[in-house]
Amino acid sequence: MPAEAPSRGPGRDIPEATVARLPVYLRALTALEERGIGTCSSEDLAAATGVNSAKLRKDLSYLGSYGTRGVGYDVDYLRYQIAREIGVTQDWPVIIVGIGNLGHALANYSGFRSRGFRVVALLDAAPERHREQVAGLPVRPFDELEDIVDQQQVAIGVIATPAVAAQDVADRMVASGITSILNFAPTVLSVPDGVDVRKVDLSIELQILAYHEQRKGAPEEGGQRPSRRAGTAAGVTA
Amino acid sequence: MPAEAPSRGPGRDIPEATVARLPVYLRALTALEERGIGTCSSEDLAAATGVNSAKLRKDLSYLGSYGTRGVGYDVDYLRYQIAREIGVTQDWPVIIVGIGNLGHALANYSGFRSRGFRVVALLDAAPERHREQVAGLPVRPFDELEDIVDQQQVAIGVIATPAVAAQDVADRMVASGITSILNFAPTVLSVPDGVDVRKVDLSIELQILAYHEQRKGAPEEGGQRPSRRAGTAAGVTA
DNA sequence: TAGATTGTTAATCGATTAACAATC
DNA sequence: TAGATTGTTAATCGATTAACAATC
Repeated sequence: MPAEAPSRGPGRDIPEATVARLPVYLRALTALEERGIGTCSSEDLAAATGVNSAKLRKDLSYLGSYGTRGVGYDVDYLRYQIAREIGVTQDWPVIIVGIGNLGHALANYSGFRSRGFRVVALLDAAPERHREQVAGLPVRPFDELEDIVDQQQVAIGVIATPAVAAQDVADRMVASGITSILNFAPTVLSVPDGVDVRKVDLSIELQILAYHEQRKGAPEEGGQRPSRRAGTAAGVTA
Repeated sequence: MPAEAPSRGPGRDIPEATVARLPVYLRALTALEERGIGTCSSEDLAAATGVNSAKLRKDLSYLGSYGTRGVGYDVDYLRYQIAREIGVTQDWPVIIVGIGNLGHALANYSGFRSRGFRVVALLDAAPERHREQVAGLPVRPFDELEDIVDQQQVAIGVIATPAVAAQDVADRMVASGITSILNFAPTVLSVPDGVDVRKVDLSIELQILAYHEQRKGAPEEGGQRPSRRAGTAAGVTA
């Protein structure tokens, strides 16, 4: 029978909630390093990231024991260990499909490179966009997807198309070998097992804020309209 | 002694995980309505949103009993009830601060209006941007923040500035009366109690995908480099 | 009535957190 | 040694889900 996977240490099975926080710690450690700080305690890092320090220590314990009791963590060492765990000690090639307003913004985002990603191609189905040059890259026909993914060994794709196109783009991405998708289109994508999709949705974030905002306006009793409110009635079509 | 808050019904205390899914249901119901579908079961809606149907029914049960056993849910009625619960039966006025690439994209995003939001002002600290007109709105000096928030009764602000400016912008927003912030800048904001902040972070989403991608590359044993990988070593500074 | 589907229960699972022994 | 801080335990909390009685 196969050996048990290690329950801890630089091994497997980090909880999803922890995985989602590791990039936050990584960013904070980089900021500390840039300020010339060589060592920090779990309290320091917790304060910088807005996380409970016990939770932070538990999170780090899934990676291994990289701290020193009574002293704290070596900033650079811990930063490297987290980067290694996430898998961003080298750059991942990424493509962006859909070079409208949002695609432009994503292509020009300078933070990718220093955080483990490199935009290797921009694609768009509209021929009139193929004349453009965005962030130093040509906008290429969508049909070149398979070639690009194959040649550059791309595993991660970003969808910034309108909602109607998103499922088709995702299908083509999956068929071409992409196994991780970051979706900015407001649609639920269906993909086969083994393909990861994460979704960023503007309206949903705002609606979550609106829910809480509404509650603030009327702290007592239900059904109350929020006070901080202007504007006319409008057909909500979410 | 005060009466107990209702544990269910059109009242208080919807779990956060449920609140985050309500906008997803709302969008799916709108899509069903546009397709002319009048009634749907929890299975239908679950399939459309990628949520377990038991979870969906439990989520809806926090709002009240809006379904009919043996029949399902009236699409339009349920849609309205969810919109009311979220608080988007009318438009919320929203301002965007920082009109760079991303701010442009957000200002031009057409989905806001139909989902309960109305962009009432664009602000930027750089004087050279004050000549511009974006999405039919003038880009106004950041100093006008207080006046705009006050006059338009703005409760929700969007930060699309560079990271260094974000905390200052947040402080000014809070001082001017804003109590909900959607933050696109890659910084942890500190705000007083009673102010809600939600964060959208590109690099973090990609890093979470990278973590799982790395695991796919090496299904057995730890420490393996992912296979689908190109590019050179680069200093990761997260 | 028979079939369908909701709303709810209760079991389970995963995440959070205070507390503290281990140890630098 | 005394003080500090990690790594871990165990209690608690919240979220998920299968199952099913209620009921259309």
